[in-house]
Amino acid sequence: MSALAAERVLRRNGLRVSTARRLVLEALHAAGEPVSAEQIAGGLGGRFPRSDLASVYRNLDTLQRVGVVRHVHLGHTAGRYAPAEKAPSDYVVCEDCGTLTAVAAGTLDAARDAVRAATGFVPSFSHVPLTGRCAECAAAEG
Amino acid sequence: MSALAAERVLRRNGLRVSTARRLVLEALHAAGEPVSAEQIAGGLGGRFPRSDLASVYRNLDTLQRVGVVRHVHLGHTAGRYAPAEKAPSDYVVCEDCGTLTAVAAGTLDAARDAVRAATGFVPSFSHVPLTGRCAECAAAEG
DNA sequence: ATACTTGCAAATGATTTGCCAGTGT
DNA sequence: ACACTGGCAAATCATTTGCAAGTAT
Repeated sequence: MSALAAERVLRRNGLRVSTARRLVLEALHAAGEPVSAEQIAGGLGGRFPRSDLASVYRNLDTLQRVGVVRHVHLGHTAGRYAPAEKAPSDYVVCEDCGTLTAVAAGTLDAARDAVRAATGFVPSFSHVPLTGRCAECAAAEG
Repeated sequence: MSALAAERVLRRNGLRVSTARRLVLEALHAAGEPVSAEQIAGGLGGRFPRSDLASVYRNLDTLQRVGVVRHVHLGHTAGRYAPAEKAPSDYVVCEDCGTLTAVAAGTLDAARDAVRAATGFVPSFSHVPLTGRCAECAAAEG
């Protein structure tokens, strides 16, 4: 879903397409990975005009409610936001170095099925991504 | 590791075994599942004398540094703490109802191995437990 | 014209820190 | 005794909320 398609969703839901909202969507799409509300408010470090932090939070919330944005929890840091289709489920986070590692979708599917089969619990790797050690950090320590 | 063994670890590390620290350890062991700093400071709802919140945080941190306590992230709620040996990795958290579901250790091992084999990334389910939908909530919605 | 939105300030919740008095060893 | 600790207040971070002014429809 492009930033443009997202605007259509807003309209369909009786919500307005404001400058501030467009800005959040553009920043989210311009960033390669999930970003914090603060980064968005700061215009992604100058790439975009800066906006009010409170409004950014409000808009992120609105955009999440209509399903075009999602947020992920990356360890102890502030929440990060990404366009819904930039599947954060394709990443795993390293607790040591914070690196996001991309994984093939099928890999997590296998893990999900294993847990579901054994317990009935259906894991989701999108809201709270899989956390652990990346190959480098795992090798470095123990 | 019992609360008593934990005290030995403290001594071994040149740290003092104070009343406040003992209280944190006892509360942690008395609670059946991971509890928040606030719950500990409140004496687990009267079961223990209440203590200062800042001290509880400081002590939880100290106890974590020597490895007798760990903390887990359960969704959007405040951090929860548990004795190190009460393997929080044996739980998965439901995003909808907050329920902690116990899973057999082997189940998560299989998932961990699948991810490690495919990517080199070594998932850990202890610090940030597996999150998703419990069987009931998954059935209730979609 | 009329809601929905914004910006700014102040509030909230979780956690941390400064400081000095208190206490384990 | 002396350094490690505890309690209390104030600070910090992430996020939320109240409200009057601004704007998309």
